[in-house]
Parts: sequence; C-alpha cells; structure tokens
Amino acid sequence: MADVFHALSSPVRRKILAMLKARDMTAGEIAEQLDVGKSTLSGHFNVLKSADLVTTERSGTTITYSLNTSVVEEMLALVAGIFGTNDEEGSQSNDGKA
Amino acid sequence: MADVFHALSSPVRRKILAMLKARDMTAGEIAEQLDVGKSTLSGHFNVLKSADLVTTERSGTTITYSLNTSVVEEMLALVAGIFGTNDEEGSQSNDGKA
DNA sequence: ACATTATTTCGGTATTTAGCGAAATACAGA
DNA sequence: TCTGTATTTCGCTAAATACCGAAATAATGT
Repeated sequence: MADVFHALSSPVRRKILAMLKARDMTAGEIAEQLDVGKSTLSGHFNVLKSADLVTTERSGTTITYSLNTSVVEEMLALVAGIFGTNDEEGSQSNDGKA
Repeated sequence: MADVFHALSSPVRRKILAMLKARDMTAGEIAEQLDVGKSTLSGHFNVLKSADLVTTERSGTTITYSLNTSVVEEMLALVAGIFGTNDEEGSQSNDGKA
C-alpha cells in the first residue's frame, strides 16, 4: 500500500494519528481539537482509512476511530524495500503517462 | 523533516529512488528510463533534494544523483514517533489554519 | 568567441487536494 | 413518526502539483 505515504504527507493527518495514538476518539472530538471543519475532517478520515491507517467502530450515532498500528510494519518494509538491498522496486508499476 | 513523506508520496519519485538504489545516475539517464520530460524530472529532483533524500555531484556538465540513505533513519524515527509510545507528537506544530 | 551537451528555469494548462457551509444520511429515543 | 445528535456527501473555490516544450543557463572543448 504505497499511498500510506500520501496519507502521512499531510500535517493535519499526522496530527490525527498522533491524537489517536494517545486514545481512540470520535470524529467530533477530533474536529473540536483541530479547528478544521467536520466535512474536511471526513475527507481526511477517508484518506486515512484508504491507507488502512485507522479503523472505525460504530457505537450508536458516533463512530470511534482507532489507530491501526499493524500497517506501520508494511510501511517500514516498503521503506526498507526502497533503501535496502532487495530488487522488488523495479516492479513499482510505471506511471503510464506518455 | 516531515516532507520526506511528501517526497515519497509520488510514484515517480519512488521509482527514481529505487533506480538510485541500484547505482548513481545522471538526470539524463533517469529521464530516458522514465519517459517523463526532463523539466518535469528537474522538479522531482528538487523535491527529493529538499527532503534530503538525494545528493548531487557535478562532473563537468553532468550532475550525478546519489541516494542519501542516512535520511531514512530519521524517517523511520519519525514514523516510530507517531506510532510508538513516546509523547513527542503533541508538539507537532499546529497547522495554524483558522 | 562558438558550438555542443546537460540541466534548469519559464510560461502555460490540467489535475488533485484542502477547505468551507449547507444539505443529506444514519441512528436512537420519545 | 418526529426530534436530536453525529457523520458524511455535495457543490463550490482556492491553492498546490505534475506535466510539457521552449528558452535560458552552465560547463567544456575547439
């Protein structure tokens, strides 16, 4: 999952992850602390979910977000892949432009 | 340096890094293999240099790019900081939006 | 000084991203 | 079913990013 990097490239999203590291939180709680609109937050959550960095659990009307620490392993492996000595990155799919 | 993530978020840039892992290359060599314009490549190189992921060395008219593996350590530390158990990330500077 | 080669900067367009507020959806309780 | 609360989706705008080709810059050799 390469777009973990994209997910991590936003300061707002990194902040969300840092908050989630401390404890699970609902979207509303996070929105309050970050003075960013809830709709904007929702977009960030989608990015984080797509990257599999957070998991959600619904409890009534509220949805609680939790950090998915297991993905980090994959990410570190990916980084090690780029900078390490294996030869897997040649198959990283060309961008297919022109 | 947080924008290492931004630098790594582009598939083209990851590919450049993977190529550079194999051997040092000039901008022209990389441009040939990636079928992306040289001017575009130049932009990517700036991003990679800003993130300190590559170093350059001029030899006559050609500039050779090399991978700067030492930055990876910092990056992994940053990742560990977000997902680990220290409490440093609260100080990640608020985005100063509104 | 001129020509050649390598790389970058410049001007431009198209796509993506972040952000907002308002409306829509989802759920639970009365 | 209606109300209230929580979250997401829907236009929309502004800023950033990627891309190109052409022109400019840098370095070297003649």
